[in-house]
Amino acid sequence: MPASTLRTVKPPHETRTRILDAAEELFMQHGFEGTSMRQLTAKADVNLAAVNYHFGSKDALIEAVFRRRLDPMNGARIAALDAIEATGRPLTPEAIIRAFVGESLRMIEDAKGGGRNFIRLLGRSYTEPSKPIRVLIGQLYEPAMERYKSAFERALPQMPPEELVWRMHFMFGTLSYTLAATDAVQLIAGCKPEDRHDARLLEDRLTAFLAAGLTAPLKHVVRKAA
Amino acid sequence: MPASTLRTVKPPHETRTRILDAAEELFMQHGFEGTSMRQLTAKADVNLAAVNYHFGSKDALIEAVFRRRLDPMNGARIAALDAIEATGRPLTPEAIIRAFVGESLRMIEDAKGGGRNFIRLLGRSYTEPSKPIRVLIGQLYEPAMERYKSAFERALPQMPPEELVWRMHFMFGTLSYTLAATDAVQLIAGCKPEDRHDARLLEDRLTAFLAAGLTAPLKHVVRKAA
DNA sequence: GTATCGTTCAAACGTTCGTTTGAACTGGAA
DNA sequence: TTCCAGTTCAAACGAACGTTTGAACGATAC
Repeated sequence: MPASTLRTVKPPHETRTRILDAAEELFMQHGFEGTSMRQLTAKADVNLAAVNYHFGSKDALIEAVFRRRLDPMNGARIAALDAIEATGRPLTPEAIIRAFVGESLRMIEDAKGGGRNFIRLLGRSYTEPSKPIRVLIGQLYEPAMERYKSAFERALPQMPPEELVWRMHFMFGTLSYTLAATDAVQLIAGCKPEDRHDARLLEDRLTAFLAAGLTAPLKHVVRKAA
Repeated sequence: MPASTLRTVKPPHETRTRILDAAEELFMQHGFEGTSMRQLTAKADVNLAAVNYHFGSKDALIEAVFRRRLDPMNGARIAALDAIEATGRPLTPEAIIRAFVGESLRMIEDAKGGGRNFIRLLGRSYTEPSKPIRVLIGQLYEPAMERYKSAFERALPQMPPEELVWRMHFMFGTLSYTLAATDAVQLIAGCKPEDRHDARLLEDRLTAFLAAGLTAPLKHVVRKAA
């Protein structure tokens, strides 16, 4: 028997982690349906059957990919808001926005871990055609969403609730699209941003843009009838 | 022979149009890879081989779906800008934004034609994983993009070009996400908008939000170093 | 040693995919 | 009528898909 066929021993959860990491990257590059189990297991360097053994099915793997990162990230979002409130300073709209946006960009900065892959994947998934995936993301976001909505309501007491919902929706879109479209900026100009040290600058740009949009004057409300 | 097997006679391009309409709707609902030729041809009520006969391949069909609507729409965008300039009035940022956004929402309003389906599909496609599709969309958008970029440059002479590119990028994201996520608003609150008579109101809301973001003060520029 | 449990493996399962084929059919020109 | 270009049709193609199977393996407990 050749020595090369020796089975390698792996620490516990090694295989699970390798699969999740590979899935994160491939899903980001080719989408869920565009990524086959054979590509995925080849990249993770595990057996084809490993995904079904450890996760049950491809759909369950997709869910696991989201849960691994989304729960901690939204937990950190809520904690960031709590931390600001704990100082006693008043919550300005800009501070709220920065807390929300910053948590995404923090993940992009750690290029070592797959956080960057996940953030891009996440940006794409907001407009995912598959209904179960959208429902899952909605569930995972709900706690943080409620928390931020009420924070904005307190910071902008004069804003009609319906208008606030729309503006949060716009904010969400801007963030999601910006995260997803690393190369789509070229659509406008040939300027592809260096993503490393630009994360901080991007946070400033995004926050300034979103804070201005969120607090824009309410001139159009008078038209509302229905 | 039963009368029901009679072959129906169709006007020229009937089949092509039926396929394009069905593709628009199914691609919007299930994505490109999630839509099979069998579903598609069944919905269009044409033979399975019809797509390959009329378009050559599934990929060519996808391209045709975009070309049919995108070229006229971006043409209308440029024309809208020309029309404003023809009046001699100065081009304000808000007017430019309204010209761009309005053309998308105009298409949503005609619920009869498949324009609404296409707009949602388009919103999703900006973050499409498939590289050829992103390249195609980039090509189709390029003329309008150049035109609007230079219009903004004239309307905002004090804005650094790099900053303008980013803010246009943010605008694009907001619009794209808003169009794509008809039901994703529920992610924030249980408010699902009535889409018909809200199109005008949505245009006002979007324009106000985007105009404020685009013209936000430039406080963060001082940080820039690289 | 041996029984046990969790894991990995190569091979195969049945299904569905996009595409191709060659014949059948239609409407109009020769 | 005969012919022909354009189109539609049922059937099949090979490839790739997600998943399942049952044996082999390594480590631990008895």
